[in-house]
Amino acid sequence: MILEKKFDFKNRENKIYNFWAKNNFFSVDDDYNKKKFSIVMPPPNITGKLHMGHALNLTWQDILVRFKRMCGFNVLWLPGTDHASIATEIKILKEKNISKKNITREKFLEYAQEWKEKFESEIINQIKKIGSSCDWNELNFTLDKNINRAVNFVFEDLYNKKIIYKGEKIINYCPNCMTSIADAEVKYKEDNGYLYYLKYFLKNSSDFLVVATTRPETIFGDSAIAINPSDIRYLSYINKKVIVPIVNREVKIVFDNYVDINFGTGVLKITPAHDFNDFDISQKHNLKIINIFDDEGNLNESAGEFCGLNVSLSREKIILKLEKLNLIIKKEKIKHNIGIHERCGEIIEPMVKPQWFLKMSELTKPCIKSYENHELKFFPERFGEVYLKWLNNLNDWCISRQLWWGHRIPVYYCETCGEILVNQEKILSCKKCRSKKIKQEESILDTWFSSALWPFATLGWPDKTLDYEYFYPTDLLVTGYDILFFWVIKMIFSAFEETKKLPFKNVLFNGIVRDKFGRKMSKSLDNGIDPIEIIKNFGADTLRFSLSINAGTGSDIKFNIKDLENDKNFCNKLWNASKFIIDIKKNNLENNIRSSKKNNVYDFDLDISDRFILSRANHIVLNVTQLLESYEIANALKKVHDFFWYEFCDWYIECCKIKIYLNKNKSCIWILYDVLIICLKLLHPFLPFITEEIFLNIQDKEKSIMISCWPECNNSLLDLDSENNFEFLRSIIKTIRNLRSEKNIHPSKKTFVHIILNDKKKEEKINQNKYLFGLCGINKIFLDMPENKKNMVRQITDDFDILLSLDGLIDKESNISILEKKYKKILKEIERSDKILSNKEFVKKAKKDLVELECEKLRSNKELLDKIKKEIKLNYDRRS
RNA sequence: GGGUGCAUAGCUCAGUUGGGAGAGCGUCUGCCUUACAAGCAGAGGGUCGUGGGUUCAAGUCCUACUGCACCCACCA
Repeated sequence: MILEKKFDFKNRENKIYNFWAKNNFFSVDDDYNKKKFSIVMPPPNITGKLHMGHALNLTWQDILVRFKRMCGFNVLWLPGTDHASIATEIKILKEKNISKKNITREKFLEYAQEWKEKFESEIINQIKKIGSSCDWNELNFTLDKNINRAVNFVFEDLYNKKIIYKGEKIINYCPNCMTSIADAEVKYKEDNGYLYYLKYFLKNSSDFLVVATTRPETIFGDSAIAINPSDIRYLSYINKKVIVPIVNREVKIVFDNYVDINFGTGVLKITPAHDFNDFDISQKHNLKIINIFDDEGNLNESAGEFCGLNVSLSREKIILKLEKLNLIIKKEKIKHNIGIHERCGEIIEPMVKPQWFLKMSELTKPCIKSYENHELKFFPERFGEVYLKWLNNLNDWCISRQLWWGHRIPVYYCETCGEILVNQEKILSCKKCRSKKIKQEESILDTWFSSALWPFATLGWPDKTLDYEYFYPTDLLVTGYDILFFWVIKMIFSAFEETKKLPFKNVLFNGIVRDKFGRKMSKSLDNGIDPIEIIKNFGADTLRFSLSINAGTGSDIKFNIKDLENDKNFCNKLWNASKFIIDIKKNNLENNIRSSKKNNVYDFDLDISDRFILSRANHIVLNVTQLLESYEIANALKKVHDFFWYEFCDWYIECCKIKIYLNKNKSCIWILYDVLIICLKLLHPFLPFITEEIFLNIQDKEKSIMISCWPECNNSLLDLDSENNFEFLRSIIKTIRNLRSEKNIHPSKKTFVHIILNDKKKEEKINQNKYLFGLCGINKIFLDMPENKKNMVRQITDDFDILLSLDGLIDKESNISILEKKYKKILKEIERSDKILSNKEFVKKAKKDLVELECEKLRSNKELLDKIKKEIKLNYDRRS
């Protein structure tokens, strides 16, 4: 077979993917006695398309999954998508241009289902384009029946354990979306507002306290004013009461350290229902909670004449009225932060509303313990600190949302007797009074409640299925560090509580893909890069290469499209080298049948380059395997990349060409072939498509590279001596090339060289060496010092002395400059050694072999310097 | 306000237990040498953010500072 001139990734990638899928290479093996490797995919939201972060995350997972599969594990990589309740709801409403007021829940859910079908399949296609080798038979969606079953099971269980409770606490509320929202969905924006100084008269007195507030419209909710107990200005107000303006309600003055003496007047109005800190203070001082807003964020009847007005309108009118009543002392401009709902842009309103909560205090204990005793590991480790910090600062989690697209809370209310029934199965009649007037809770669960069960709910839990028993707990989670709190922690405590096990042993964090300036990709900056576009233009392999070689664990990537041009080159190099090897094998080995390799041992004579490359290749196998096992993706790829390009292509292939073109020994073709196969396999996890295409074209024993065996290190081929010998040869070649380049000798011009070795034993290695002839334009080698050094350039090193003839090649310029450069370098090294060795402390305290080494260096460098000095002098003499 | 990370060549980043500063890209020079000009060969380029400390020895450990990024809390 031969390879096309170029790899046609546009056509081939899809076909190769389909070939894998058709042959079920992605699926788990039926043999559940094998060692397993399981990993669940962080489910992308069905809100749109995949972004670069997904591409990075999927690439990393796929690399490790393909690696493990080739290592012989029974691999489960379980794919899925997330319903993303609020995000999807908003998108659907926007797309259909409808409001939830004008549509029934059922109709809306129909739309949502349509949306899901459409976007899920789009996202799945994108996941495939990246090359993800996940098991599509195991596809899950966070709203699937089996997940719903697990969700209801957990809800009932946690309710019975009193971990889930219904309560009235302050929560973030979006008046536009009319639902409680997660704290994380509140983004803060700087706002130019005013600080109003209002008079609060003391009861039955003309004395008043001045309260500074940015929100005068919330006075209807005031249930106290607060002062710092150490604020000496207000000591006389203990046990006094004040009258809330306009409302004319009598409220207490409470003393609390929370109040900042230096802000405003040091007097704070307390509105427990609409401010988190005020709520806390109200709990401590047992204050009344007065809700003053309706569900749409307008003032309710507690605001009297202002009832029905929205925040900004009511603020205007109340200020007018306060001014009229002479209750405003002054107003100041102030910059402060206001909370915005990140998904719809509305100003959020903290509210006290009945919601469902999950009590955190007990759940976190095993999470902390499992980290502290190293059962749970983070890569990189530092995220453990972040993890612990989160766990130690958790508030109870508000899990209910007033939305439609999600798991409806399995709580039923008897409309006859008021009984609250919590049951995983649907309830048709009241257990207490048998009434059939049963109404299910309207709220749904926070999206993360179902995602928290992902690693086990997807495996059939709460049933003890075969899959669950075999694949759970999973081995690894690969995810972005930005969802450590939202997702990772929630999975861990849910898993501990429900399955009594850690859901995964290791967590590998990928970073964020940023633009070339280091900015986050976002719609507002319009700097997003679509991974699918990149794949169209460069191929999935190039994208994967770029995302792997660039990315350290847990650190962000600056992604520059310009770099892709370079990354593409590696695929090209791989392709061309393979093409060359295939061609040369076909043209030079008639029967193409191997008779020469038995039991992994070559029975033909190996020369210095053969031994070198075989040893190096086996070292690389060791290194790369070890690096992948510790999830060092970038370093692993770099290792193969460097070996392939700078050792195999630059040196070994070049050596082989010489042998083959000279019609000498052609058995090296088998080594070319073997090392190529090793490289292809080592590269396959990173570049699955191109390696498969090549693999299928160069051999017919195995059906696919993705199910072939990971290379093993053949210890009998490890050979440090040969590596060193070849290195020695290389340094001679490089020195000669350097001299030629400095002297501008055209590559086609041959010349002769004198090489004088310090170690005469090595002479046989270089004498008449074909590689020296072939790789640096030499036509004759002498091993002695020439009698006439005229018209020669010279380089002197530790190991050898090289004189290159310039006869008839260039003008007769001397080589003083080359030697002087070297002289300076050696001088610097001598100075360094001198300095260290003249330090008595060093000689006394440093390790002995280190001192000896330094002495030896100094000695040989001095010798070298001497030689160079003489040579320079000679050159000058000759010139004058 | 609390926390984490980063600072090394013009750019992007490696640098494992402290023991002679690395790569790729870009730049410069020479080459279309029968796999690859998306290539080959060669060269130049760094007071390792600043100041202190530990040590015989610091890019590496400690400390203070500066700058940048991010996370959390929050501004009545």
